[in-house]
Amino acid sequence: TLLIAEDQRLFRQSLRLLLEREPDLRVVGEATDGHEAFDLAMNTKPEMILMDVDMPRLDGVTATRLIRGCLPDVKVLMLSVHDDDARIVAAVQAGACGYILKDADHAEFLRIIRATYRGEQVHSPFMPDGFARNVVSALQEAGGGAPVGVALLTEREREILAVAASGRGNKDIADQLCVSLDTVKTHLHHIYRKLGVGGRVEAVLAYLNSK
Amino acid sequence: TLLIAEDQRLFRQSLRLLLEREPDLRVVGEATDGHEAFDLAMNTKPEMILMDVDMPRLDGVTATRLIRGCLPDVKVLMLSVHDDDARIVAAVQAGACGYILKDADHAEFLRIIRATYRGEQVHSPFMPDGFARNVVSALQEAGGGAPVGVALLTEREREILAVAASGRGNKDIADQLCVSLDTVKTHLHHIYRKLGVGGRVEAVLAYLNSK
DNA sequence: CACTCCCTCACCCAAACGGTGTATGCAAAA
DNA sequence: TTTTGCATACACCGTTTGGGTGAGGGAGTG
Repeated sequence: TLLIAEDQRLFRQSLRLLLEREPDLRVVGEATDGHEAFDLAMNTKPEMILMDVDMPRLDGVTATRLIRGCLPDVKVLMLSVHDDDARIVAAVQAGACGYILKDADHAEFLRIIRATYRGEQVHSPFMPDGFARNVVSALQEAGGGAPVGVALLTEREREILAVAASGRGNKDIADQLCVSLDTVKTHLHHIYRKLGVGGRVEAVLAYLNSK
Repeated sequence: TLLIAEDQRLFRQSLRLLLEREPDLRVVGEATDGHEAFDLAMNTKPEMILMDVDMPRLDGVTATRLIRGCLPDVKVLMLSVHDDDARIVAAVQAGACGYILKDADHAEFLRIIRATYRGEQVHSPFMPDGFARNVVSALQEAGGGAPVGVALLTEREREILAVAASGRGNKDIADQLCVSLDTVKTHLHHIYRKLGVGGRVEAVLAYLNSK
């Protein structure tokens, strides 16, 4: 039994259609925001919830946290168009079992739902690069600590970020680590994505915050 | 009686010539680095020391701190080409009585030396804008705390920096504080100068450090 | 072997940033 | 009153970052 929490009506309804074509799946409710999702979850006690991260009134991550607090056995699969790892991290910390990008293939989508139901830990293969491959495992081994994000970075990326956090510019970083300027930019590019931040200062802030 | 501590030979010697033309001034020694300055100060016990901030082995600020620790009555005037306030702050905290930029006029230079000797608290008028006008006073009223620099900023500048320190870009800052983008840039420019930092990240670091 | 991850580098383009100069209005201090 | 400091704003210019894309090589793994 499934509960769908998604604010975009068209997407929500087509999702329901897709799921109801499958004999082994049954949609027991639709919510349009986090509060509704919480209420419906309490009433219908579904086995699994498909939860959008971006919803009005109450976002999916927070709703997941609330729901999991009351119904520890419910499996939550996050849905999002975003591919930044910070959201994934937050979702997993909030108790989500998996994460699916909205542009996933139908078949893949159903596969993940069933795999998650069986208790397998899966993720959407539509992640950029190799992001989020180890996110879930990395996260739960890191415990539920607040320091989100930086743990996802590779050695090299942390190195880059550390130098950046000392105030140096890209050119300085490149010189100090003996790589090209472009390489530094690429690493920083990855760092921003992984941390889900908008720029250098935010990344530095996240880094300092996690130390 | 004066002691000169300055690593550039030419400048040091011409300085001595300039000083010795004045009947009321007497140069009792020349040091080329901080260590030498300390040793010479101990031996000659001058009434005043002209101390360059940039010197090999031991910088002028540190040397000043050491010397003032042993000879509390000696007056130290810092010499520097730099016009960033952070250095001035550090110098004053280390016990300097004043600060003169190296491109000061001869007459002004002598005037400051004599005024400092009389115990007046003066500063080089060759400061950029109005910087460092209140530095000395602001500093000693702020005590000898480590949090250097941010205390020099105006209300508005601290406001700007605070927003910048949250990771926002200049455009965001402008919107939030309801001023133009250029104004934000101007403020940031002043902030960098006052803090003696090279850029945004460093400024944010200094800000966070002072909180 | 095929696949993934990581590091590396490159090129392009747009946006943001940093530095400098200039100017106005205002309030406080000399 | 003249000067000084502050906040504001605008312009010009060059440099730096950011974002996107592609691509190659080495290490590890199923």
